[in-house]
Amino acid sequence: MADSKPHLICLMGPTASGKTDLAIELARVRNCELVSVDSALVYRGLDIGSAKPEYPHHLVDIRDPGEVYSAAEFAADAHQLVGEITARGRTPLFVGGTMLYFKAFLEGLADMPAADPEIRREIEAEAELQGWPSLHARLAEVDPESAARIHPNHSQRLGRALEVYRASGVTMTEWQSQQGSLPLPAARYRITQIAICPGDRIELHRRISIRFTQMMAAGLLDEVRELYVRGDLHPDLPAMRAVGYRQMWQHLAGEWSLEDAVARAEAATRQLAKRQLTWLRKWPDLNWIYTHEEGNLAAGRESDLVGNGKGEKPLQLALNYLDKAPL
RNA sequence: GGCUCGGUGGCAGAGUGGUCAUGCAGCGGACUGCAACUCCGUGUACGCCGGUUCGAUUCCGACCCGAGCCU
Repeated sequence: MADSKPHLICLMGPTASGKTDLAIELARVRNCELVSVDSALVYRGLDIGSAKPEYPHHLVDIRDPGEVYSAAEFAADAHQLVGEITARGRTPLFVGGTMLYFKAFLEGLADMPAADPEIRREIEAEAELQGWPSLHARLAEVDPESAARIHPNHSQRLGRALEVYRASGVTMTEWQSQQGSLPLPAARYRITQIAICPGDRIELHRRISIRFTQMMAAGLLDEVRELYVRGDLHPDLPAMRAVGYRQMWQHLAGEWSLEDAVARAEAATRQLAKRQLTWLRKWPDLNWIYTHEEGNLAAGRESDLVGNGKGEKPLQLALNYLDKAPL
């Protein structure tokens, strides 16, 4: 009975791990449609720095950089897409590194009020005057459980908890105790989750560095300059906070030399990868592909990747995981 | 050769006779509508040798190294 469910594949991994190439290979042999799980790929005009793939993916280029996308929108979009893709007789393959999006989709989200720019502005203005710890104290009065979970300095999560309460009169804790309205994918699909990552941190860092150098050579600075000169964008937008874009923006704004901006961008990428790995380490039901490179290191070609110490190609390892009995 | 200034953790950079700089990076972690975000945690560092002292990264002396100046 479990076997009669349509297959749904999730492919995760830190940035620069070779996810996209593996996903494309899998799509070709397994009749998949790719769904991007990436908070930067959604934005038009973020191409070089987001390593936007040539191969078609859903949920790519669906927003202007001046707009905001969110985990909740992703969960809803993803939900709709799986239905459409399986109806076409194809297999949805979710690939990306935005772990909150994966979580929102796979585990569901409570039906809390959406972000409210008005309330958000209010809260930020108050924080400006009184400091976040003072808002934390106020949250503790209405929603002590959330307050206990959230550090007084954690502006974003604190702001969100207050926003939810002000918008609905119901605490975040109460909302979270209720099941969301979208059915969980696990109820309808046979899910295989695969993670791909270099087995060695040094190698991951080297891949990151090589890739960023390639992005610069491909004209990342010009790409960011085009966004910079538009005039309607600003550095607090999610799109402009993306790794690489933020640092190049700051260079264009005269804050850093190009050399410093590049160094900081690479560091930010390493930090991103580290945070992604923190999610992955505790992620349930993951099938791991640990890669290492053979041959031409400088080229950083995915085709040279082999995995799990047995000299097998990531594609073969992934296919093994897809074909084995469900967990 | 002489004089001056300086040698602090991977880097930058304060400081002090006796629990602590700090920032960045790195590492670990958290994270239910901005998540490529945001936040938390994490280092017996004081060039070397000897002296003074109850105690020296801090004071004294020699030496080594670097920068500058002088003959």
